[in-house]
Amino acid sequence: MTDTAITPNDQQQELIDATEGTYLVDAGAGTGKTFTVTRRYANILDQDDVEPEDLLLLTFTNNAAEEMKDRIVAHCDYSMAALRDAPISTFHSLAHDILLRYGFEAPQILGIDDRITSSTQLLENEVIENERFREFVGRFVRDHPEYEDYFRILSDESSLLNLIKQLAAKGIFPTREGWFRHGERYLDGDFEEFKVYFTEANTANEGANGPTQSDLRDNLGRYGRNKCYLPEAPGKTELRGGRGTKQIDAEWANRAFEEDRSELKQFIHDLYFEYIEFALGRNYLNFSFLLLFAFALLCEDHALREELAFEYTMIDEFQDTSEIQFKLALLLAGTDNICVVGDWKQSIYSFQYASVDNIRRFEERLQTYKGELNNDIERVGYPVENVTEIELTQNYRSTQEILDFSECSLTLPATNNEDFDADDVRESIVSLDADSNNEHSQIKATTGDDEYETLLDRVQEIVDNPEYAVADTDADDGLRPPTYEDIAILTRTRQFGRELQQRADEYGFPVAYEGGVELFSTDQALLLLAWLRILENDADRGWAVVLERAGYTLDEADQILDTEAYPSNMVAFRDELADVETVGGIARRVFDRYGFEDAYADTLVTTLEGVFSSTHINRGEVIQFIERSLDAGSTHEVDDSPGTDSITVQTIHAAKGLEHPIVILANVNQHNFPPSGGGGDAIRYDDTEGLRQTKRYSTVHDLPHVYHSWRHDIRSACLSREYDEERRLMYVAMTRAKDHLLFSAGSSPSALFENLPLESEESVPDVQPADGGGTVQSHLQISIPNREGPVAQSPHTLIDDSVFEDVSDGKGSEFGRRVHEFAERYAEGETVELENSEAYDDKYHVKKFLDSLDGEFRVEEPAYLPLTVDGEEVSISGIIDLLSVTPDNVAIIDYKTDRGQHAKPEYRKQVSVYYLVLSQCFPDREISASIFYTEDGSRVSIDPLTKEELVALVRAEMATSSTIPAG
DNA sequence: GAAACCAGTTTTTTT
DNA sequence: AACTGGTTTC
Repeated sequence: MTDTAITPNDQQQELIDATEGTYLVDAGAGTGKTFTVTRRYANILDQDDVEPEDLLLLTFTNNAAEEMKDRIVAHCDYSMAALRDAPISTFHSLAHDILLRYGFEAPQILGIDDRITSSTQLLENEVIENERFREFVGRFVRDHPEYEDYFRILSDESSLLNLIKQLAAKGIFPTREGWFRHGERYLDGDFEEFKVYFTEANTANEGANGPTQSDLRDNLGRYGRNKCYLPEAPGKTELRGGRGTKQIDAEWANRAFEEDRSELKQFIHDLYFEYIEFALGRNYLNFSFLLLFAFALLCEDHALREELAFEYTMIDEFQDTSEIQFKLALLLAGTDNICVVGDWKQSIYSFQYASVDNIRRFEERLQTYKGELNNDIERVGYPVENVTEIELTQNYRSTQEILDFSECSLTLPATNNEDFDADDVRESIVSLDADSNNEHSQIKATTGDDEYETLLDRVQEIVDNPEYAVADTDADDGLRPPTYEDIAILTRTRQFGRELQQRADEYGFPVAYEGGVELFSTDQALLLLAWLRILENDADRGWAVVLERAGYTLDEADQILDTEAYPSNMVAFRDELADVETVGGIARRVFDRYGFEDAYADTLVTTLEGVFSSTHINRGEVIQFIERSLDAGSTHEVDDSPGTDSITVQTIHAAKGLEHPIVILANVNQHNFPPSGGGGDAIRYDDTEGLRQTKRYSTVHDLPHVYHSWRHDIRSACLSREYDEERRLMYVAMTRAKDHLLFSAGSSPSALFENLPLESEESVPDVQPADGGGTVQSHLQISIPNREGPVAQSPHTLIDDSVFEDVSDGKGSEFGRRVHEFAERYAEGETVELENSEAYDDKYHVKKFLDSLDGEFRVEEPAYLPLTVDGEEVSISGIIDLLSVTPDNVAIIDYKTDRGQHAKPEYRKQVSVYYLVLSQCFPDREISASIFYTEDGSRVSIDPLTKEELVALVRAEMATSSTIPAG
């Protein structure tokens, strides 16, 4: 959005002008929040006595901070250079800056003598931190045998690290002697609050014939099932009463809540405190500790707090802030000129410790936190009683139809038996008004047994369809038919999106998966891992992968592993790798060898170089890191935008802040949205319950055993799971849509889907392969990386398409695809139906031909050929239809469904590429290449071009193309 | 109809 | 660990 020419609306102007005082801004989706915030900033800055350093602007991401700066510079008298050091940053970078400038002694506040230094590292990688934490725990257990039993009840010690981070995010820290300020109070929980939940759950329900049992008694029907409690535990009947009882005795609220937790608290205290010491000893901090120390420092260093005190404080995306960030902001603010901007309806980061009550109960928390911070001396000197609320309700993104419909997501029951009060929520929703008067929105819901196909079918229906016209100011009537690019498919889970992408690829639909990618499960990473294992003498696991990749069959690979007679070119490569000193170097060489010149390979190299920056490399550590990352499914942003007209697939989380003309919210299925399962580990913290353990190790009855906590089982029966955030996720997804909004589910839709105020249609998909998928006939792509910056991929066909225009008449790509698909399935040994099938003659020829071959079949093998053309690294890739592999020979076969053979010179280029690739993979076998014409069943041998001849062709191609970036 | 029981499912990601 | 949906028992 460019904002130079835009005039603020009245609400925006009110906020821009309201520079003095405390403001809570409810800025709904698409209401021009960033625009207004930056204008307000510029407006404050334009006052005579205000300098950039008086004005604090906090954001959630570095990107947001950068964007803010850019837009501010465009609107005030300051240059980018002048604002370079202005406090426009994330909470974390601000905390980092403060610690580096003033905080070397901050650990002293907790009673730790170690210092933060300018060389203290910020440990960003979670996998590495988990590794360090594991190491720490090993040491901790040795030093504290008295806590041994706690580790017996945990399935995974890294859950303790998450607990530590959760406590830190609330401002609960240990000191050498105890807990920082009133942290310990939080650990005890809140019995009064618990009692409310207990009573609520224990109220008898209304039945048709009088009262029925309370939800609590119902939930406790499973009490003790498959559980083993300590002998002190009450029996099921004692707890629930006999048959016909409607409620359980109120006394159980006390008995379930009250237990001696002093040892548990001591354990967590020692673990937490010593981990902070360990981290400082190893000279690192994590993101949580950054905020922890900055907060502690500002609490206790009164002079510093007064020195920093900002005249104006603004916080963007306030719904994403954690409790400690709120408290930190109160200490940073020097006056009550505080402005928080956000939208509680879009708070979807609770798993990252965001607390939605920061914004929903802003005034209440403001006063509570001020009271806490001022309980011994005055730290917050300004009044917090006068908060003005401003609402931005003018929406510049969606139609009114979509805006109105979106609100229903916040009031949908998320499971079939959830009872939540939708009226409460409904009251607090600030409705949005569409800026446009368009009323063209389609809002529909579809189910289908194969949801992937249903979705593709939908996409096919939408593209170019005037019924799904999207707004376009350049079009005559303001609308134009949609293209792939206009469509975004949003999903709750990453897995669904990835599988959808695969299915879409099979049908030739252009799809771009955006957002984090599981980098370490890519082919690139697995091959790198294999070579590292080979270097580390973990030979079998490494060689197996490498040999398979090179095309050896399982039997051949086994043979090679047994005899250790590895192919000589591979051994030579291994020896070459052994001398490389850095991970980055090894990775680059491996990727070069396989012709990986893509964004994944680049990101892998950068990630590994970032993590293992030290010059001398410990390959074992790298292997372990890759294995753990693979295990943890850790994701990385990969800049792999194909830049072509393609459908966007992303998670709802990744879509936050973005907009799309047409949004399809997919995978609204049971177990997926909302996701079921996954309540934390055996030691956990919760605001109501405080610090608890759900299990206990004991040796009563002389039998060592992990017992379940009967108290926990009663408590969890009172506290039902919250689904508010799932509803908000749905809201976020829906408000991304500008023109049309569709929902999709599979065979078992979730309650969120079923409760939508829409009639859903059942779809019987009939998906046709899309054109331009490039899976038929000519498959070659040349990609040319740009030397500057990330790899720019420009697909070009090496084959002159005009040759085919007058050849494939009447038959077309659909015909070719059918025959190719038949050939693939038959070669893979599937049973295929030939009688009465379309393209009978061609299929018959293929079948007969395949029957005549005696090698082992490999179908649809990808081939990559790296070339150097005039110093430029270029790779040509394609898919080989069929390889027939015998111990001595490899035959390349490419099916062609053309009528006539006059395109043969063009095909020669294609199979030559395959020939050269396979010559490298199978140096010891004879390679032959041929084209199989399915029309008449003839096999034509091809005399391949040499590498030099291919290079010349590519050079010519590059010269005639204007879109290839200049080297 | 209410209650009890059984079997099959199963996450999000930035600093 | 929690939720769905189907079946059995009283």
